Amino acid sequence: MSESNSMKAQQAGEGVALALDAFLPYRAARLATALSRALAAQYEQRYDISVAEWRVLVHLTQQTEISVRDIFTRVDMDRARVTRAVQRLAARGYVSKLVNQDDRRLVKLALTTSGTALASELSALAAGFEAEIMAALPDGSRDQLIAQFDLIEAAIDPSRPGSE
Amino acid sequence: MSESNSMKAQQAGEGVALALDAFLPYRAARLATALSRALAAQYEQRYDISVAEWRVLVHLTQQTEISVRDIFTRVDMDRARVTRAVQRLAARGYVSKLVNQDDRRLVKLALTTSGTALASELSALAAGFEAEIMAALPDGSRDQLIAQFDLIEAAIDPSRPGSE
DNA sequence: TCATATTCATTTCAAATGAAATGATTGTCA
DNA sequence: TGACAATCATTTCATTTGAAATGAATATGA
Repeated sequence: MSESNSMKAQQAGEGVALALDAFLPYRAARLATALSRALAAQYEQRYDISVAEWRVLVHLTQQTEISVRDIFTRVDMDRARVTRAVQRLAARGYVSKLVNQDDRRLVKLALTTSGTALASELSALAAGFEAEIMAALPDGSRDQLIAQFDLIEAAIDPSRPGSE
Repeated sequence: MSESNSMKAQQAGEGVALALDAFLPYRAARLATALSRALAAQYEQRYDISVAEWRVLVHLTQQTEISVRDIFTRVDMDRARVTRAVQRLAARGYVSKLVNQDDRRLVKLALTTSGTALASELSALAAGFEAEIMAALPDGSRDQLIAQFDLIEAAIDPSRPGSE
């Protein structure tokens, strides 16, 4: 910390220096991992559930009798990751996996009774976590943030506009 | 799509159903990967640079003569990932790696001439990308978003308040 | 001064990841 | 009808990841 680094720093500068701390893609990544880590810390050991499994569970809370594809297209995970999460959840009796008789390529997923119970606990935990975090921000911040996220995502990939 | 799934859906409901599309940790994760993917698509093949390498490069644009630790504490990557990114950058002549003589445990990183040039190109590319995305939002949205991210991060981890 | 603890960068190793291959099923169209 | 393409879930395999181990250097404190 006692070196003559002023020259080098200057040389690197050149007027381009991107301010990483104010660069949205970087900050979004940092925010996402911070949120994910903090939330996962609340359920990972307590319920032995991974982030991927958590997402599948919560998604099945909203729509059941659904295929692997239905999940990974909406939930931002690739096919393999969803398949694996479902396997672990099924092995532990939280999710049932049947063949869709209308189209036997598809799988028909649903929460079991214990899966429903677990998902309820996790949802409550998650809602509480979010509420606690957002208490530090002005009212309405969350909806405002989500609305801005929608706009940004639409600007990135115009082929995936709203939610449907 | 012709099954009697109304009952099951009802059973799963139970009033808890967390709205994933309005759940901040999930949306932050989705936004982050969308931004990261879209940006990476602009430089990954063209410059053969990974996300981790990109972060190290940009960070060195801001401060040079710096250690591995300086980077991973500020840039939200673990030690191993930074070490590997630096190795690849050094192997390709973008970054120089010397032993800090004041404390020989530390490494002293700096951009080389070609590294500075590359970082400049990448910074310009990144700034352009961000500007293009944010054009879809009202003026001042980016700074507002960053300010909110700061608040959320502070609420998550009070021991890591502002930038320093 | 010497023993012990701490800090750093790197490496090791097991687990997670995801692109592509696979096998099974359904759709298409001549 | 039958050949070929498309779609689905899963598996394979090479790469990436990160927690813990390692080895080197410095700090601490008796």
